[in-house]
Amino acid sequence: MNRTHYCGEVNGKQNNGEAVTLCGWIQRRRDHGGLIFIDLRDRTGLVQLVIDPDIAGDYFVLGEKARPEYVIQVTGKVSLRPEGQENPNLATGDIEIYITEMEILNEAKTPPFLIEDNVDCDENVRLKYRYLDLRRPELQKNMKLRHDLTMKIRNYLDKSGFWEIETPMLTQNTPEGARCFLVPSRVHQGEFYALPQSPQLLKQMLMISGMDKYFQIVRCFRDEDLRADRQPEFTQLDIEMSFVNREDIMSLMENMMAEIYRDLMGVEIKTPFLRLTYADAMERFGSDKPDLRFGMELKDISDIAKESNFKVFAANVEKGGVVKGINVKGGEHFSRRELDDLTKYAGIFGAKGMAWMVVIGGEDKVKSPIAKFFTSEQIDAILERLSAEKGDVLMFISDNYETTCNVLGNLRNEIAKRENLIDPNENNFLWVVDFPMFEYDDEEQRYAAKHHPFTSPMDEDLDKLESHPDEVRAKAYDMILNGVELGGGSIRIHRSEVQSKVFGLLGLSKEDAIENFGFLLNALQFGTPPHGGIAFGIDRMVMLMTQRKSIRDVIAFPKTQSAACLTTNAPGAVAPKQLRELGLELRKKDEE
RNA sequence: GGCGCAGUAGUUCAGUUGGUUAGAAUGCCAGCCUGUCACGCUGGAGGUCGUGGGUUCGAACCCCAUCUGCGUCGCCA
Repeated sequence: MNRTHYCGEVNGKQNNGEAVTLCGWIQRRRDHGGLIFIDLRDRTGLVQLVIDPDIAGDYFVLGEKARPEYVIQVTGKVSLRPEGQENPNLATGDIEIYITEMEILNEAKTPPFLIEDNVDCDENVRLKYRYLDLRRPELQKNMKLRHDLTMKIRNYLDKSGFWEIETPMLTQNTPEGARCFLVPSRVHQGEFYALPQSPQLLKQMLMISGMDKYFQIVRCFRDEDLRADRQPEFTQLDIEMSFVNREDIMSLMENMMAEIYRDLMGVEIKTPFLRLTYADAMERFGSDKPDLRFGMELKDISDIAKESNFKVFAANVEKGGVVKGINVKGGEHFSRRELDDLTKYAGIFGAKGMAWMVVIGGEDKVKSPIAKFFTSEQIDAILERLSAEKGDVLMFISDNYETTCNVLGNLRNEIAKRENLIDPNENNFLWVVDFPMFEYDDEEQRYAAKHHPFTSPMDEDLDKLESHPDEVRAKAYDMILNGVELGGGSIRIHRSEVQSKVFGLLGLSKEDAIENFGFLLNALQFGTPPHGGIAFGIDRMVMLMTQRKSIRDVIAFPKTQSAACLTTNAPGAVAPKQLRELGLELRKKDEE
């Protein structure tokens, strides 16, 4: 092969008159009988080839044989196009290449869909033929950006003194957290490795080893249900540092993001990012990953509602619940049907109902099914609390604190989407900090770690660890971009006795703690430096940078919602011999 | 596990109240065509209506089950 140029890089200014050799795929062939045009494609773009029988000679018949997606190599002369024949839609549209030699390197079956951007094609088909889908310029561009991003990250962390260290994929299963993928051991029959959900404990042990600053761009696995932004295997930027506090890590990371966005997106990002406590984020935005590209903050009207004659509200506040509302500016255009629809939407997140008021001004002030339960003074107070003006619509949810915030947080996002309140080109970064250490798991009837059980409690809350675990805050932080959690981390527990205590609070008996995490508790006793870290979802990051709605668009070979790979047909059955070697036997379906 | 949407030609879709031989566009194949760039013109081939069952004289259409994909809640330390 003696390719001299890529298709998209041939250039009228530099290459005019030059003989070039190009390789690529045929995008399209336009056969005029006596003259054939071919658009040749490689990962850099398209260029037009001209096959003129007077110049191409015997190669003309190859042009007649050529079909879309055939792989060809051509040699020809770069020429400026005749006056008026330039194609402004093509980067190389000012030139074309007169073929003097041509070879069909490989023929191709007709592809099931057209290889070009914005093809409307069932995702089933696209995933089955993923290698063809990946030929589309858009997906190639996404892969390139992903490459640029990881190169940038490696470069930034290298110059900041980090070492990239690999941790094992075949590792120990631990309880807590997501479901693991298990790998049966042949040598140790009846025992299993687990694929890592994250290298958390291993990177902490690297700190004990004195590696000081570690990072890894690493595949992680979680056997949980999928979403548009969730895959069972995903790539994480994993970071851990010794002798640092929260602020050290956060500033290093926001500088990294600023550099990434400046160099890859041409966007200046202001640092430091806004820091919002978890409590404030929930109170004001109803979410621990608030989208701050628009307002519509949640307002508490429990005190007013409590005095009203609206029993649903008053009774709820009486038994410890709250009433909160949002103001949809100029929302009076919502029809009754749309309001019903939003009520239904609120129901998805557990709301038992949604009350609303349309602000109409005048004597009645508001139009609302619940207006009659409020005095004129109470209505005034509500309007003032929510800064309401004529034309606004107020929506209220009443439930326990968590549900109320969560429902309104989701409503807030949904309405912003419907009302077009979001500038898609804005990049709004922030940190959410001071997460609660624990959350109560109703199903398991015990506390569970909100972040993970290795997160350090805040020093000032240490004495509440046993008396009021629900009030203990953690040295944890999440980086949020446009309402999406990009990454999260924490300062870790570096003292064995604190770690034991936390395990105890999580309902782990001493024996269980030793059985599952004994290696960590042991290691913590051999001189563990204070340390902390963070992990970012690389896939999500690329998804946001490319403004895609699905993480699948930035992963070369993604899985479907049922965790299958349509390209390779994984997962698949295995031969009985393989099972025997592993000491495994499959239960028959009807024995379940 | 729950809720919702979709499945008809290679692809994207239409298909009326259940009624003749299931259509269109595009792609594909063949012929013609020397300035196209979504080339054009003429002709042609192409269907397990996701699958299984049921209702009916008759089902792409109605009913039940099931599979696949997508979105979402739960779940995701």
